[in-house]
Amino acid sequence: MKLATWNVNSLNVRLPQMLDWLAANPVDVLVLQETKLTDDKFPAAEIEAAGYQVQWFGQKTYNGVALLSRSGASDIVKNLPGLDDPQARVIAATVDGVRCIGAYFPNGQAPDSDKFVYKMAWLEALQRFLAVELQTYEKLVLMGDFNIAPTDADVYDPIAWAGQIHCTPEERGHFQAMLEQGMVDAFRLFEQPPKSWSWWDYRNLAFRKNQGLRIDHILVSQSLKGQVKACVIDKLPRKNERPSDHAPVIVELA
DNA sequence: ATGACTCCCAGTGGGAGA
Repeated sequence: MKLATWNVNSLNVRLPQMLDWLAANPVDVLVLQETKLTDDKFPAAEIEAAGYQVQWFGQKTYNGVALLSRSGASDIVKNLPGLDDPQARVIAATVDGVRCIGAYFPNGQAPDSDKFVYKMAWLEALQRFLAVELQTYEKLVLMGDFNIAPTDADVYDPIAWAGQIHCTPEERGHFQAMLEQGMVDAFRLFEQPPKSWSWWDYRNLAFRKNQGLRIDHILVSQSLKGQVKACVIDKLPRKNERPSDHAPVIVELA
């Protein structure tokens, strides 16, 4: 079973690229972030024509998530229970006995901003949700755009980024807390190329210079850890014309 | 470097992203 996550930065713009990518990478589950589409404008027919079932939850201009699956998806949850959130950031479903949570974590903008306060509250609500989900579903995958670089090894210039958004001790503490809840960073189960990133700024030729961050992640629950066969970042779509600024991350389960 | 690029909604500019 293969699962993937991709922040497409507007599904309206990236739909053809996403369909091309799925044709070349026929994963069983794909979660999307930053669809930026209201639910009435979601391109469900095109996705279904490609052989996928799809659940979606969006809004205008910002955020928006979706979950595509080859098999049927059940027990759909949209957004975090207990958090009165006007922003569409979470979609969860059970597919082939695996609980899949797709999430677009808040950016946070700057550590001294109101958006950072929101990010912290959102992260606390996510961990409460995760704890409940783990009690119900032993096989669980949490994947998406975390907007957290977990360690300095996930940052192209750790000195410049020290204490900056995505790299603050508070954000990294929340990431560690999820590991302490029993989740495992699938990417780090394997030896990886040095300077592996999942996001590169559009500006300043960052992709060409490989100046990026690893902020898109796939965490698996402890009982799935032994089944993880591979986890890779696919940089190829970042080389497209009009690419998303993020690359997909893929995990393979036995 | 108060920047750079891209997307969106706007409406001939500005916010947000990361």
